[in-house]
Amino acid sequence: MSQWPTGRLLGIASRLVEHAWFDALAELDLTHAGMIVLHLLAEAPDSQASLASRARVEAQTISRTIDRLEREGYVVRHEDPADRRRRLVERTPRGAQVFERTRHIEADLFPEVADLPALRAALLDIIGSSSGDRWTTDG
Amino acid sequence: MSQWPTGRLLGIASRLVEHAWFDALAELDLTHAGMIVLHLLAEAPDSQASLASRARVEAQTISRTIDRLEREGYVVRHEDPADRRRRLVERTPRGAQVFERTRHIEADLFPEVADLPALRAALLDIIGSSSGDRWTTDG
DNA sequence: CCGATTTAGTAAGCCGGCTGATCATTTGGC
DNA sequence: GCCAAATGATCAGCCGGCTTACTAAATCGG
Repeated sequence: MSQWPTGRLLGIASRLVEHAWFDALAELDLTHAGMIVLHLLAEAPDSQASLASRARVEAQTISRTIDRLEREGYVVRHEDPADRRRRLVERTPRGAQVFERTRHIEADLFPEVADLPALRAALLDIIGSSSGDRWTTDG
Repeated sequence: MSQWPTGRLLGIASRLVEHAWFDALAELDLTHAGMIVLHLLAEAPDSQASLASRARVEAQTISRTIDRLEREGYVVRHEDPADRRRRLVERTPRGAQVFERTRHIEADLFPEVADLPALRAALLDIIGSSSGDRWTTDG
């Protein structure tokens, strides 16, 4: 496997890491995608299009993720009076509370690697050079 | 985003990279998952359970991937006379041919990173330490 | 002002992960 | 030899990516 293409290793590593969190998040009635959205809403409410862009995901994907967060009572959608196309998404107190309880998960359950800064730098390289066109607004 | 947890960067980078291949693979009526299976079958036919283990994926996932490869005529399943529970999967000539045409894709379309060896080493670290219990057979 | 274009959100449908359950077959203990 | 346990494959159903296609609302050009 050490001969495999880098992209393939990337995909496998990503799945394995996410899998390691699954149980801990499920106890909070939360998924990884939901946690990301709760994080993005920490500072202020935001529109779905902006959330999608910031999470590097298509709008349709965010839509369903927010459906589930809303079902669990972790966020609410309300219309933006200034632009009636928009629906502003906001964390509920329960959402803020459950997010606080996830803070340790990603950091504590991430496996040890020899050179973490180099890994992060490489990932940011990849994200930077692959985001062109699609999420030019940046985040 | 440079402050985000490493696992989240890993997931985003993985999706962006895979997305970059999508069009090229679609022209060959192939997906990333299918390409991996065709690769694993390069040396010899194999059972589905073994393929799943080698790809670090559950057996149910491989089952559907092979369904699609079979539908495209890239592999065939036939029963193992030695163990009638097993179904040996084998590449067809067309499957071998299309796989050859994918050889360049992963390498050519992978973005440039500052320290590729460090990235690969870190990914292998993660895969090694996260595979415990689930795919102990190794590969 | 009004029609064309853009933007925000959603629906439908596909693929690829996953869990839990089921069925057939093989293996192993007694 | 036989019954229990393990194994190989699949089905059903969920979640989260994606594309394509649609509606409603805002914006822009003439």
